[in-house]
Amino acid sequence: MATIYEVSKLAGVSLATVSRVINKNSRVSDKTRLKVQDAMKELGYRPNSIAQSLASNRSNSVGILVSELHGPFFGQMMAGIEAELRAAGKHVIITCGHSEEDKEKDGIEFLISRNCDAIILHVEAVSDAYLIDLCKGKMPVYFMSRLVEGLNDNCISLDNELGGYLATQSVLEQGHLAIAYIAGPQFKADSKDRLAGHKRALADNNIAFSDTLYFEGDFKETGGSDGLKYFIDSKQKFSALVCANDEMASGAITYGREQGLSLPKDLSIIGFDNIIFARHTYPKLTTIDNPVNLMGHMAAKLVLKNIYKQKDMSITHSFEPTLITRDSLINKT
Amino acid sequence: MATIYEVSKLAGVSLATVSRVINKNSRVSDKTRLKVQDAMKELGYRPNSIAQSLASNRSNSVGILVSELHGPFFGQMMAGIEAELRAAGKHVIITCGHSEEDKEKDGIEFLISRNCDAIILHVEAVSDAYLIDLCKGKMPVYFMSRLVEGLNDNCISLDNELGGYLATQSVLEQGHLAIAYIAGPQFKADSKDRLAGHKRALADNNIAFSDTLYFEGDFKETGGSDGLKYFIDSKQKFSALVCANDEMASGAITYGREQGLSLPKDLSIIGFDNIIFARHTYPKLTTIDNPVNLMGHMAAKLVLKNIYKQKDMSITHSFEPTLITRDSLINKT
DNA sequence: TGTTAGAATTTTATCGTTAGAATTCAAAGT
DNA sequence: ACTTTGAATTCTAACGATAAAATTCTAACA
Repeated sequence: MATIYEVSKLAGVSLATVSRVINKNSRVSDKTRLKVQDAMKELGYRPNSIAQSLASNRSNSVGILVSELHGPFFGQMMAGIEAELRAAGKHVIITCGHSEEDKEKDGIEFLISRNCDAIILHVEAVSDAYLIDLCKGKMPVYFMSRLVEGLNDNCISLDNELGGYLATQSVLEQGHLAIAYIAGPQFKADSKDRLAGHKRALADNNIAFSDTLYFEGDFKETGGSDGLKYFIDSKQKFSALVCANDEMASGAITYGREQGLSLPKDLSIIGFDNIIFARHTYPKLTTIDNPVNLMGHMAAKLVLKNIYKQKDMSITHSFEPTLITRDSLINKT
Repeated sequence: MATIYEVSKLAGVSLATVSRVINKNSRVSDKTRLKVQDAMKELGYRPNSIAQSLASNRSNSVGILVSELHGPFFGQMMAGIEAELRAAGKHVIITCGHSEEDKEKDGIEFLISRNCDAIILHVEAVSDAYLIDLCKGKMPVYFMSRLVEGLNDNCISLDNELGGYLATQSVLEQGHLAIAYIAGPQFKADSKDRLAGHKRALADNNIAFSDTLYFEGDFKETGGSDGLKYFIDSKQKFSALVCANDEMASGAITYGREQGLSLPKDLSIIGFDNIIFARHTYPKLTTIDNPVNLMGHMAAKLVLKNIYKQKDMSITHSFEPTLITRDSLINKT
């Protein structure tokens, strides 16, 4: 592969001049710029990004850590981040933490060792204290879908408490009084906040939160089926089920039908996240929209603005969930 | 950040010695190795991977191009590749081509300019000729889920023709005679092969392929709904529907029910890929398993073996699809 | 015509590592 | 004691770019 040196020789100019035409910015006369560009074309020159990185102390890469590479939620998130960054000529290095503390820390270390210019994290298992400490280091760190105390400017987050409130409020508005709740893992901040919203909605309507209509799931389909099984087996009466995410709602729907329930007549269900598949469950899932793709774009913009000094980036740190009405939640008859 | 130079000074050895203990391989006496390791620990030294790359002409990164970052199919694929590569200390640079020729070429260029050691492509829009040409270049290229003529050693592929055959054969075995088929976009090799398998199964059973029971979809939910609408509107009789992937099957299920069909009694449906969600449709989707996660692992292993010279990598280039029996396909009554 | 300011360009050092040649060292053989 | 030999270590030159300082050029103005 041709180097900048060969280009400079062919064009009859110095290295520095070639470097300047590559990096557009500084002044080069049109005449020499043309000469250099011709030479580059002739040699099929392509800058060596690694050498550029070493010399400029900029890798033009952004590290991304998500819990899983698969899964509809993370897919949307990564797609948002990548699209925005790629358009700016940056590349993303992606790895995953599997929602386990050790693996998340491992992943972070890994990304740091890769000389990213910044990292965007969607971490769930690691503590706030650890993250606050991490931010004291020299690697710029941003957080997706998590609000870390005192690090607000580095966070792009969803108001999960509001989402949780919205979900349960919508159910209440349909006249349901006995409402079961399948939460996400309580070590995850999202889960806790959604649950808090649920409780607030209940309180606002003077309904007591019942421990026996509460189940902690795993955010996967199994969490939904296990949870619904638990409620049914306990012989309690309830006419609606709030699930802390769509996967669990989907698992609950499948299990409910297996148990002979007619949905949504026998049981109303609401989810959270509005993943693509939510509109293909039966009944179509009423849920809370989580604009995670948009948030991905925003996280990328934040990096573009702060790290790469791009102008005209207006940043929204906090997003609001909205209700998506479909068929799985109906009036209590 | 501490450099190798500071480590060498503190340990009282030369740069080269430090470099050798970092790279484990060559001989260093235990005594000096210990000295160096202590020094590294004391300084919190971390090798600068960019400098390493420049000097060694190895970036330890593998480029990945998939059609979409979201979507259950690509998620599984990326997860497989990343897990395998990450375990070997390599990192992945991921980008996407959106199944459009220009964007795919763009993505490939982008990855090449990023100095990857190799790239793994899942491309659909680009021609074989282009890929053959690409392989003549100096960047090692591997293909996921695509068999390129003459480049067999660089491909990890699924026998889509067999899968297509299996799907339709399974339907035939349930006594269905009038079978509608919703294909994927025919510029994609996968789609073509699956259709070919469908036709072979039909032929084997002396059933004529009917143009009017054929619809070309887009591999998304809309393809399934549009296709089924087309068939229903055309007033034809058919008791089974074969969809070239699960997304379309899911779309067809949703649409079918909207039209008042009772599934699977009124219409048997079979999909292809066995995405996670296939077990949560209603009725649960009978489909053809596409071991794409495994194939991702295998593509990564191929790179590990060929590029990074790892031993003990046994490679399987071709994978076979299998039937997953659930509820959406039943005996024609 | 001679200055001079500012633009254009070149010079030179540097980024942090690896790799191969050159050197030193230590133990073994004669 | 003196080679010999192979292991351990050091030296030195890259890798391919960037960036700051130094220099040359150009054109405008007195």
